[in-house]
Amino acid sequence: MEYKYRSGDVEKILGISVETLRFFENIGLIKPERDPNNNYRYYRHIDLNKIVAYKFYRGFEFTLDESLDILVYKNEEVVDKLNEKAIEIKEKCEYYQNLLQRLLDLKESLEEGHKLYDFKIEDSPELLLYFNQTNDEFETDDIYLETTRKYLEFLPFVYLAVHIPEKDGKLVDDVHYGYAVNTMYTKVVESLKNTMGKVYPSKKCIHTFVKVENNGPLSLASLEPIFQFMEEKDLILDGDVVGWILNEEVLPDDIVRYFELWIPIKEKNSKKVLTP
Amino acid sequence: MEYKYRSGDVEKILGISVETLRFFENIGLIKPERDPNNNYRYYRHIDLNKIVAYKFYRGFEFTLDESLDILVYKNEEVVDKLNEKAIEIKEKCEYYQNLLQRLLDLKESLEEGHKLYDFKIEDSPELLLYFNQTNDEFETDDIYLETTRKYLEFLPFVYLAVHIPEKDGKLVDDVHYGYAVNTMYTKVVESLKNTMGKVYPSKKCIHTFVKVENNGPLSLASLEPIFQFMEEKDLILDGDVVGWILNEEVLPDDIVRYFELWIPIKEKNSKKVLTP
DNA sequence: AAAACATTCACGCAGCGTAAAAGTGT
DNA sequence: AACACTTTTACGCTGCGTGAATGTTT
Repeated sequence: MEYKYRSGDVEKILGISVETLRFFENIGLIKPERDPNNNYRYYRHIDLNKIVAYKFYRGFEFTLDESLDILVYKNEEVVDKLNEKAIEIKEKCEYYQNLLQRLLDLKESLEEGHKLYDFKIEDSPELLLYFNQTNDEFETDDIYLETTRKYLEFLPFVYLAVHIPEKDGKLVDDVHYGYAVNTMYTKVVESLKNTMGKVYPSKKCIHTFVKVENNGPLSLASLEPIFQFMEEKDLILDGDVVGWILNEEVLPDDIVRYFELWIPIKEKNSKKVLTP
Repeated sequence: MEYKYRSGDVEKILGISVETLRFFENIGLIKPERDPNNNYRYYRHIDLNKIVAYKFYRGFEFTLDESLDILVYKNEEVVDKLNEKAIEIKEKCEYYQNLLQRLLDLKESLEEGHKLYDFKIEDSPELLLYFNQTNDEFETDDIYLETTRKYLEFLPFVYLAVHIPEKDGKLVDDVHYGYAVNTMYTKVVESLKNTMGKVYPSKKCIHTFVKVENNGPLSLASLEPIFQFMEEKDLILDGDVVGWILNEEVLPDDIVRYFELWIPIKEKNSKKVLTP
């Protein structure tokens, strides 16, 4: 005689709750007999092993339905399914590695951000940039709408970027907002290549952090200390300023914004821009 | 005058559906003004950017609530949250790498399984083994129940294992079932170390695949070709047979099971077991 | 008057978990 | 009679998406 288990037994043996057992019955994974007297369920050895087999495939992140299917597949079909899943998991691995890098990158910026107006001369990262806001107003042409959506798909790999154009060696008081991606995230950049965005090559820059208080916008006034530094060091502006918002602190009576900025520069006396 | 956007505008600009906008309002992310005449919502520039910021943090797989919190956190608090999340993501990376390995491992076995009764002499993997079923009946002592549950936590890293004990150079007709983990999955093994399971060291084995038809159990009869091979090659049994079920094919009129088996052997004439 | 908006409410998804109410066994 | 066990139904979770019914603007 084969030993029969009741729901409570199975719960104890496999750690599967009786409600989940009912659920598994509904989806057709198991079909326990019923005791005609009291309608109690009787599970058999093979039912328990079927549950374990189901959970085995679920463990590879197959869906419920896929897992049920696989339980009755032939060997070759199972191999096909595993091949598909291997590709998925590989992609997930890569994705999370990139995400980790992105996260650590952001973290570093936020930590560096403590040192406000601490000016470092560094090469800026190579960026893909796209702007869809000028003076707090969104562009609404179809081409912008479409592009914006494409960029937003790739959050958090895109930054909320700012852009201040340069003209005749001075910054224009017109701040653009939009999105930026470091081109190191090649997969993201690949997908965004054929959009309106443009690649901003790495440049010799002042790298700094700026804090804007009183819920104000980023303005040229906030950059005054940077201009002073440039004056002292005989540096002049050599292109558009780019950067991104790092964080907004919402305080009881104020909103404070932190920006990370890259200000391209060259030496005052250099007649030509030297390629580094 | 600040430009105001209606729900449809926001939907177009950000690709966020109006229903989702309502949802974001419910959870307190945004609080658009209402037009007193018709109750229409008016969203502002900052609302749109808040949504983007929210999605930015969601992109790191922070929960809804966490993301909302982070939006008003101070820099240092955000850094703390990012540190926590970095650990999580690192673990996920490792997990998926292991999962991929496990999956490819299983796939290889299934593919090899085509070659039934193709005998290879190989060193078996080092395994952590635990058995909770003898003759189709589960052990029900508390210690077994607890251990079983611990092992099942680690599906699909554990196999559904079989075990046939050896006695006086012959196999006992008593098949045990339970679970096995390759010790290469160190994290899993670490967690299972202090259980009833035992480490089975790598041994010189016949590595083969066995097909059992007619919905039958794995029995010594199914192993007959293996015994013949051993006879021919002057090999004798050198320990318990271990293995696992690879797949069950459910056919219209039959159930076919595939097993992967490791049969430890030594040469007939060797008086002593030589350490390899 | 038709089309294109806007509003609200209600229900859906996966994969179970949790709680409640009522019957059965010992 | 107490208590453990079983049964069922129904609703919860995340993070929105989908659809219907109704009202407003152009």
